[in-house]
This record gives sequence, structure tokens and C-alpha cells, in this order.
Amino acid sequence: MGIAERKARQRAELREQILRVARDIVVKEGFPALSMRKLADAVEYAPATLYLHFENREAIAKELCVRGFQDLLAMLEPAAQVEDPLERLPKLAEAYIRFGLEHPETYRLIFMEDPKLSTALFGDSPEGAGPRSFGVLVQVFVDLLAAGRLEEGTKPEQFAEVLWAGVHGIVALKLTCSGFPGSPAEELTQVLVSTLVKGLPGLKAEQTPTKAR
Amino acid sequence: MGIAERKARQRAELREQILRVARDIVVKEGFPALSMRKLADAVEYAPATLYLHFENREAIAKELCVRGFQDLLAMLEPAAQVEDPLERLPKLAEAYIRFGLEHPETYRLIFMEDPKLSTALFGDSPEGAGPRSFGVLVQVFVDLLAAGRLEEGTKPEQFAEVLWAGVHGIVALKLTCSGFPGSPAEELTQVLVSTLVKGLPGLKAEQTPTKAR
DNA sequence: GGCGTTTATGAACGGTGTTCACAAACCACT
DNA sequence: AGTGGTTTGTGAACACCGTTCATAAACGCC
Repeated sequence: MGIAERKARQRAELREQILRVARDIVVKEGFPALSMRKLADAVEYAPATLYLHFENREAIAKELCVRGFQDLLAMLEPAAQVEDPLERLPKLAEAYIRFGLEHPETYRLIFMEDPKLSTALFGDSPEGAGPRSFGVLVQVFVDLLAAGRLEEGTKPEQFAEVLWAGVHGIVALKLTCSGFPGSPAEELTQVLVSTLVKGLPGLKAEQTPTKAR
Repeated sequence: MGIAERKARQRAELREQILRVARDIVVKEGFPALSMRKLADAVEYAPATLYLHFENREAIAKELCVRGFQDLLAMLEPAAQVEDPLERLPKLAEAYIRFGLEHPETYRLIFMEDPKLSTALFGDSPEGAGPRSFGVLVQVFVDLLAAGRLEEGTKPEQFAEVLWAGVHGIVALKLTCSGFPGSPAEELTQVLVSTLVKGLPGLKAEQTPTKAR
């Protein structure tokens, strides 16, 4: 049945091309500038054809979200493999904000555009990409706990959530409030991480190595 | 010239009514649902009439931004007047996130919708509402510095920026990523503030009173 | 060659922000 | 009271938008 396979492959290829072009537009001009007509024009099909491959504009956005999030995860990967959790933490934070600043439109799409989009990553699935990458952050504090450098009885998830909120806040402000946080993002991240780490309950301070680059 | 005054007053009144109705729509259905036609319908004028009072839709949004920000400032006011900076800090943070969660659409409009909007608050003017409310946060750390509870040579603005990023991150995640940060916002704020305070460089720990509600 | 399915499209519907020529209302001045 | 100029209001239009649907073309199979 080589013929059916070819048709399936061609279909998948067109779908892929649509997504590729859509991504280009989003990256270059932002998600609001992604219109079905412009997209159809760019792939040289009629607008109605897009609806043979995606339910609607939002479905395209969701797919772009998922892929963008995978890119974010990939950027976190190297930092996630550092052994010492106290070294790992600043590296993770730095990689996160670097992704946000280097791919502003992608970051906006994932975290700041439509609540429905991020729901695709965090909401429904029990083990989607969202919770998985969150696990990377939690692991830091689990490791700290295991190493006896974090007070027993504290919840690692909570510290992970606070840290995520912190780095997200830095990126979000930088992306929207033009020039509000006067200090550069790297500096803020460094201050955030070092201060948070130093303030963790029960940390046996062994000269906290909190350099962030 | 009582007649000219009356005309000016009527003009201002209509402008005000437009803004009032626009605010209602935004609060109830979100900023994207605010269309010029719907707004014109609600104030019982033709759409074109709106353009006699505002340059365009964005001008209306900007005005709503400014007023929303004033509301935020008003909510911060009581907390800002607490004498002890170590007590003031958690109260400010709590008031901030409370505003964000109680007026989600207003908060979105101000900080998460269009970069151009927040620019009206932070960008151009040297002493707009943005920097002024930021000053409230800076003051906390200035006071801490003056009281000798913060290491000399550290920059109060930077800590204020980090704190703002932290609370903004908490609110922003809560507003977009449905149910991502599992912990309630109040808990996260408490952890954020207490951990940050404890981690401040050179704080002469006098039994940090970091209760947040 | 004829038939059924998949793929593609043009045209339309109802919506958006915005502009502009035109009309009505209004006030001031003769 | 009438006339002229300014302000205020509007209907219609333009160029977009997402989406749907009947129609048509292309394609593989018998």
C-alpha cells in the first residue's frame, strides 16, 4: 500500500509546512499578526484549505505552543544535568530567562497570550510537557532536601513554584513594560536566585556559590 | 461665558461615560471583547462618534490603563504607610497580588496585553504613575538600608525590582496558566517574601517577622 | 472509462477598526 | 430674525479578520 503511505506523507508534509510558515510569522511579527489569510497566502493555498489540516487558528497556535515549549525544555536540558543542585539552580534560571529574551514572541505565545493556550500545556494532561519541565525545577529542591541542606518538612514544589514565578516575572516585565525594570535581566536573575537560596529555611550555609554566569 | 463651560462640561461628561462603559465591558468580558461598535452601541452613539472623543481604540485602552493603575496604587496605599519596613513589605506584596486576583481583566490590561499600553505608564514620562508606585517598593529597601538592616553598598532599586518581578510572576501565572502553580497565591507570596527577606545581604536578623496575613 | 473519495477553492456571512463626505444642531453676530 | 461658522453626529464605505459551505477538480480503484 505504498500509495496510501505517500498520500499520508504528503498530507503530513503540508501540515508541517503550514506550521513552519506560521512559526516564522509569529517569530517575526508576533502572534496577533498571524492571520489565516496571510498564512494561506504564504503557503500558496486558499484560506479554506488550512481548515482541512487544522480545526481553526487556535489549533495552530496550540501546536506552536507545544513546540515552543519543547524548545524551552531543550534550552533547560544542559543546566538540568549539573550535579550540585546549588550550582544547577542559577544555571536553570539563567537558561530560562535567556530563552524568554531570545525568543520573545514564542515566550509570549506560550505564557502571555491566551489562557487557553497554556492550558494545553499545563491544564489537562497529567504528564504533559508543562508539569514535566516543572519537575526539573522541583528536583533541585528535592535534591537539596535529600542532601540535608533544606529543612525537613518544607515542600519542594512550593519553592519551585516561587522560583518559576520569579523568573517568569522577570521575563514578563522585560517583554511588556518597556524599560521598566531598569536593571538588566541577568542581574535581576542573579539577585533573585542568590537571595532566594540564601533565604531558604535550614540551608546549611557552606559559602553559597551563587554566581549566575 | 457660561455657555462655553457647559459645552465643555457636556463634552467631558460624554467622554467619561464612554470610559465608564468601556471599563465595564473590559472588566466583564476582557479587553479583547471591547469593540468600538459594541461600545458605541452601549453608549447609544454611532461608532464614528467615538472618534470625536478618542483618537482610536488604543487611546481608550491607555486611559483605562492609567485609571486601573491608579486603583492598584490606591490598594497599595494602606500597606505603604506601615512604619516598620519589615512589616510593610509582606503587606505590600499581599495587597498587590490581591489586586491582581480580584481585578484580573484590569491587571491583564495594564501588564499583560499590549506592550504599548504599559509604555504609557512606565515608558515616556519621567514621573508617571509607574515609577511613582515603584518608588513605594524602593522605599522599603531604602528604609531597611537606613536602619542598618541591609548591607551598605547594595542597590535598593534592584531588590525592589526583583520583588516586583516576583509578585508579578505569581499573579501572571495565576491569570494565564490555569491551575499551574498548585499552591494558592497567598501561600506563594508568603514564601517569596519571607525567603527573600531572610536572604537579604547583611540583614541583622532580629527574629524576622515575616507573617503575610 | 466510470465511480467514490480526498483535496482544493471561490464566494459568502458576520464581524473588526477606521475614515470621510455629508447633515444637523448650535452659538454668535449683524 | 436671519445668516454664517463651528461643533457634533452619522451612514456608508474600505480593507481587513475567522470561518463555513457548495462546488469543482484531482486522484486511486475497480
